[in-house]
Formats: sequence, C-alpha cells, structure tokens
Amino acid sequence: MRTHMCGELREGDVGKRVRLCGWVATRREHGEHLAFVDLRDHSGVTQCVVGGSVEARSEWVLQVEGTVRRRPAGNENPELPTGDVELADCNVEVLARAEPPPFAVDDRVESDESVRLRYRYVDLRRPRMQGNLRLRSRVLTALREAMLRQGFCEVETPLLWTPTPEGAREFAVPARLHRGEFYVLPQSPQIAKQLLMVGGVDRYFQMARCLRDEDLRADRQFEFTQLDVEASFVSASDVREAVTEAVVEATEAAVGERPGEVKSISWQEAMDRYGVDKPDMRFEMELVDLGEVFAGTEVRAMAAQCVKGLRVPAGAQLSRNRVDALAERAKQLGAKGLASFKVAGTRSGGEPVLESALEKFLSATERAGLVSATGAVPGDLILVVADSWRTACEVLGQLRLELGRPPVGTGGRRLCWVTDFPLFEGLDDEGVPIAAHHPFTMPHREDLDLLDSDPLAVRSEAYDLVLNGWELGSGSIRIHREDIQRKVFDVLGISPEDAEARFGFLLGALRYGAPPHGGFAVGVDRLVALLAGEENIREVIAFPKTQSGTDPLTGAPKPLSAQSLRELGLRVEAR
RNA sequence: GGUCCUGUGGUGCAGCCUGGAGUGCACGCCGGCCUGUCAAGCCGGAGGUCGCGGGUUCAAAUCCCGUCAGGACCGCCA
Repeated sequence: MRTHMCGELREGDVGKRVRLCGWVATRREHGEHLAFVDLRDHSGVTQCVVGGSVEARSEWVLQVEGTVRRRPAGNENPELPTGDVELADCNVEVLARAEPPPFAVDDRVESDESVRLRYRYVDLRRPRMQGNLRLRSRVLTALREAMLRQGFCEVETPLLWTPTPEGAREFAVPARLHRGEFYVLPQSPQIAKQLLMVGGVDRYFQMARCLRDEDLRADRQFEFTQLDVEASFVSASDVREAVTEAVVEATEAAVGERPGEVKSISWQEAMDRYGVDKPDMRFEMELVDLGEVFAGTEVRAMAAQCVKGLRVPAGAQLSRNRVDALAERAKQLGAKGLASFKVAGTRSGGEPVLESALEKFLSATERAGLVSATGAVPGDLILVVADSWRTACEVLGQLRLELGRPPVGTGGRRLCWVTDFPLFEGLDDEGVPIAAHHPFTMPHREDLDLLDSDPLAVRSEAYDLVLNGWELGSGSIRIHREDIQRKVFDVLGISPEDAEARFGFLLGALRYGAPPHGGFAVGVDRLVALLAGEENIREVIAFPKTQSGTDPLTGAPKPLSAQSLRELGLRVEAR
C-alpha cells in the first residue's frame, strides 16, 4: 500500500512518485486552492500539499500518492526531519474516517490517565508512547541476544502452575476438569527453573510473564515481565557478570550509551552509607557514623546504640517550617526524634558556630567532631538521628532521598549490585524468622553454624541489582542439597510434612542429582521505564491496569456468565 | 485495611478558602473568510447532571457527611 514511511523522505527523494499511509496529524486550510495535511505514522510526519477541497479531518486514515518536491525557498521547517520536502500533486484516498479524538494525539498536551487508558489505541499513537514501545522492544531484543550469546537457552515454563502458599498472593484459575481444584498463575518461574537445572539445562533464561495479586503502585502491576535467568555450576559473581552483560547491552541498545562502572556493595555497607538496600548513587550525601563523636556524651538525646548524621549541602537556608517538617517526617518514619544543626560560620579559633536547640548542651569536642565528621561547611545543615542502627540508617536514608534525589531521567545511570543480604529479614509475631528472599536461598557457607544460634545474623548468597535507586531485580545461589533445604525449612518453622506437601516435588528433585545452581530475575518494566525516563511503568506497558486493578478500555474485571460459573463449578457469594 | 491529592462542556485548567444566575481562559469541535502554512491566522457559533447521593442555608460548583472513580503513598509485594 505504501512505498515509504511518513518520517522517511529527504531531499534525496525529490522527484520520486511515492505513496504514504497514515493518520491526519493536522490540517491547515488556506481557502479553496491550498491546504496542507500533515500525515503521521510512527516514524514521523510528512507535509502533503492538497487542493483546498480535500475532505480529511483529524485522525482520518489516508493513503496519499504524490510527488516529492523541495519546499519553496524560505518555507522549509527545520523542526521536522522531513521539513525540506513536501508531497505535491497529491492523490488522496480516505481509508477510514474518524471521529474527533477524545484528546490531542500530541506529546505536548497532557491528558488524564484514565481517559488515556480508556482510549489507549489513540494514546498509543502519540510519539511518546510509540517511542516507549519501540524502546521496550529494543531492550527485550538486546537482553535476549546477550543471553543467547552467553550460551543460555530460552525455555518456556507453565503459566498454569501449582499453588505454593508462600510469598505473593497468587491468581487462581479454576480447573474445569477437576471440580474444586485450582491452578495458579506463577508469581515467578522460580521453582520451575530450578527443576530445569536438575534437568541438566545448565543455562536457562526466559522473558517470563509473572503475575502477583498484590496492590498496584507506580512501579508495580499485576502482571509484569522478567528476564528470568538460572545457571548451573556457577558462583554468585558468575551470575552477576552474565546479568550485568545483558543489562549493559540493553542500556546501550535503548539509549545509545553504556552505563559507567557497575559497583558492588554489601548490604551492610549500603545500609551504613545510604540507609537503604537500593542506593541511588547518582548523588552523594552519604550517611556518616557519629558513634565516636558522641561516645561519652552527656546529651541524652544523643545517647543511643547508633548515632548517624546526614550533611545537607546549603541546608541552612531551609525555613524553620521545613526543618520542623523534616523532624515530623523522621518521627513518622519511626525515629524517636531528629536533631538538626545549622552551620552558621566559624569562630576565629576555628570552632564552628552551630545553631540548634541542642547546641548549648554540646561540648566543644562534640561540636567540632560533628562538623569535621560530616565535612559540613558554613551554610550546611546537619541532621542527626540517634536510635537503633536499623532505624537511624533507614530514617536518614529516606530523608537523604527526599532532600537530594535528582528527577527520573537525569543524573545518568548508576548500576550497582548489593550483595550479602541477610537470610532472614526479621521475626514474625511468634519469633520465627521470615525469609528475606525466598526459602531456597543458600546461606553463606561461613554462617551455616549460626542457623540455630543466631539466625538473624546469617548472611545469604542473595544479591540485588539496583539502578538509580530502583530495585531492578534480585537473585541468589540456591540450596541444592536436601539436608540444607530441610534445615532452612526447619528454621522457618515449616515442618517436614508441611514442606513435603508444599514443595515435595522440589525436594524430590534435589534427591536425584541437583547441580549447584543460582540465578536472577531482572524487572524488565522497571528497566525500560528508567531507560525511557518515565517514573511510572504504565507508560512502558501497552495496556496497563489502573491502581485498583481495572482496565478502563475493556472494563475488566467483569462478572462471569452463569453458564461459565456452572461449568467451572463455582458459586459467587454476595458481598 | 489506612493516609493524602484530584474530579467543573470533548481535552487541560481557573473559580471553592470568604456561598449569591454555569462566570472565565486555552485547546478541540461546527460554520464562514483566506494561495505557503506548519500546534496556521481572522470572524462567528454550538457544547455543562460542576462525579454521584444526602445535609446545612432564603440560596451550594463553593460549607458538612457519605459514596464512586483516578492518582501518590503506607500496609502488602517469599
């Protein structure tokens, strides 16, 4: 139907008779003898010169046959890649008429997201969405190619899986042939890929759709895509290298430049320096340990297990209200309080001048120590939290983000690995440890003895990949020995009978020759969003759901017909 | 389950605090004029359940209560 795309024609095409197909982007009429129609497809727009009487409105679909010619001198449009040429002597065929669109197909006009989703097929015509979809396609291709090049084999795993009551809430699928029984949609192919390792696949990957019935967020949808990876006979760093290679390749394919050095940092160090397990390394403002400064302090507010400080450059100019709000925020985040010190200047003797409610209680040594440890200069603000180690780190880490974080899409791309996560993230109400990653995560070899005596101190062979403060994914070396797996289940309070009922098929596989193995999963939606400079993954998904899990386009979810329910053996209870 | 923000012609917004006739702006739409525009321009016009329900009031887009929808976040996401 067409010989060229709408964004394709250049001066070198002058004289050619061509056919374009696309949508009417704009129409400019100049009386009955002259009109311009900008014809748009995903590649761009071309100006078509038509008689004034042409019948074509916004978003009509046209086929235009015409001759490429240079625009009259002085009438070129430098804003357009095709701006030196235009289509003349046009023969216009209307392929489809269109009602006026509910909103302008134009990146410059913002529209309410629920309206955009209801008319997603119109929204997708906008350059922004076209760009995002195509960027996503390039990322998927680059990831796939990188994995194949490294000897990985793509294997598809079932979407109809078995319930594994553990972790995220699963979507259930009634089994028509087995009344009263259900499949579930996989929250991840975790166990399936481990079985592939036992099956000798050696190096597996998959662009895996994962489904979790949990509440939605800007960075979370019910269904999402992971680059799922698993490999046998590998160390944690082997896995990280393979994944790094793929993500670096994808970044280059998406934005044309490779990210800088990919750092690696232990979980402990990440918490100490950034106060989070997913540090945003695009900016400094690292947390400072003030334990020594306040070691023997007389100030009760500073006497705690851990004292940490955050230097806010030029923070002294923050208003009193703003600083009060920070203190309020700190309490909201779980701190007992937040001390703040404005660095006003320096006395002749070199002693810093601090402005703070606590200032008069500090010794001269503490004043000097506070300033030198944080590296603060006059004009700065120093925030201090004295609390448990965990609270002090987390509260200041959050304030660091709120005070200094650059907008999405700016400050470059800083990838880092966070390693040596704790195996357990805490205790439940009954004092039983809770798995931080999943229950198949290998404990650190050196910490195996601590499983009984001090489980919370056990480090794991788990690692996260972080890009600009977003968790891109996580992985681990898995347990491949049945005895260790049973031991971990035991610590987690899962009885042998329970374990057999839930994961019996996995434990069975471990008895039939399981190679040491480990893997990873990259959150592709988040990766694409970051590379596209979007702060919401819905912008890189063709047909996303709203925060309440509905689809304004189709109206899903909807009730099932009485007959469908009967076939499935289901009865719906009134609310 | 919870906190906060938003809801006004097709679209985006102002009006709400401090109640007084659906008042306004921009875009779009319809009609007219216009032979070099490019988000064309000029003139004219149409288009409204102020999300929905209740309350207060002589009077509610505006104040109060409830509810629905969208969004941000907490919980949740092994």
